Amino acid sequence: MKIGELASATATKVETVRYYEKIGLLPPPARTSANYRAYGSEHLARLSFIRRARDLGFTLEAVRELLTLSDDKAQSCEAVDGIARVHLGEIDRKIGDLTSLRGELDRVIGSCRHGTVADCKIIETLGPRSAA
Amino acid sequence: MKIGELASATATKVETVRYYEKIGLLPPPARTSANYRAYGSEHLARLSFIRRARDLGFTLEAVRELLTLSDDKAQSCEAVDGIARVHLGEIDRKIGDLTSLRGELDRVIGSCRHGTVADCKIIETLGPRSAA
DNA sequence: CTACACCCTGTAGCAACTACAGGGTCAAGG
DNA sequence: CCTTGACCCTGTAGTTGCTACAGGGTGTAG
Repeated sequence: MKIGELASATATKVETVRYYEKIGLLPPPARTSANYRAYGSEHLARLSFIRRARDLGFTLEAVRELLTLSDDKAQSCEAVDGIARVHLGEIDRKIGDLTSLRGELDRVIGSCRHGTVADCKIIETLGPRSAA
Repeated sequence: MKIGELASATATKVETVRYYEKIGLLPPPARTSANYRAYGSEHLARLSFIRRARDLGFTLEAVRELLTLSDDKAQSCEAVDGIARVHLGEIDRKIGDLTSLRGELDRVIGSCRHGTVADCKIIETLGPRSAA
């Protein structure tokens, strides 16, 4: 299959497929006589794996590790579990950060009395501490 | 005050201060005879504003708008309120995305039976749909 | 007078793509 | 036979918000 077909089969952009090849995530496929990339089902499987891991928020570095691990079928899957748990922790931290941010921002917005900028509480909040 | 003093007064790195100047967020200050940047209290106030807005998660583009708006004291603060509300919406969307992500990832991790990679449910989840 | 901390400019790097520019190839329609 | 259009190729530069050099100059304390 050609790059465009592989791309649409995995909901990926053509440029992204080439990018994954360039950074070594996707092995370089065979080429046709016209120098077009010719992919097989193993590429489709690997790219699908990458996309699903990315959709779950894994970084490309984590995806790289997961791919390496998944190639060694006899190995214990503790390492896999570990990567996923670390990632889960990061997500939890982000959710926490965003939630407290949300609270602050909500408070700031709630203080707006829709007057002029001169006495806008939002601007005031952002301004120097002495003015607070 | 010198750049290092301004930086430490606002918990900013020196390079970041110079970066803000380069992209036009912070006006270029006067220079000493040794070509050192010499900042005044107006710079301190402005950089503090920038940092606080950044801490609230506003993008530099949003900060730029807020700064412009805050310079026009007579204006209604509706625009300010609008920017903040849009930002709040984005945060809510991110929290939602991360939360559903978290659920999925949690489910995936929960399925791990700590065997070998060959029958690892995490890897299986990421693998081709036909294997699911 | 010589360390050392600070300052300067300018450029390159990070994640993870995305978007060109400037070409080549191929199948279908007139 | 020729052209149109969709696809493919490489390589480079842009995005966000910094951060980290490299390779210098300056100011002060001992």
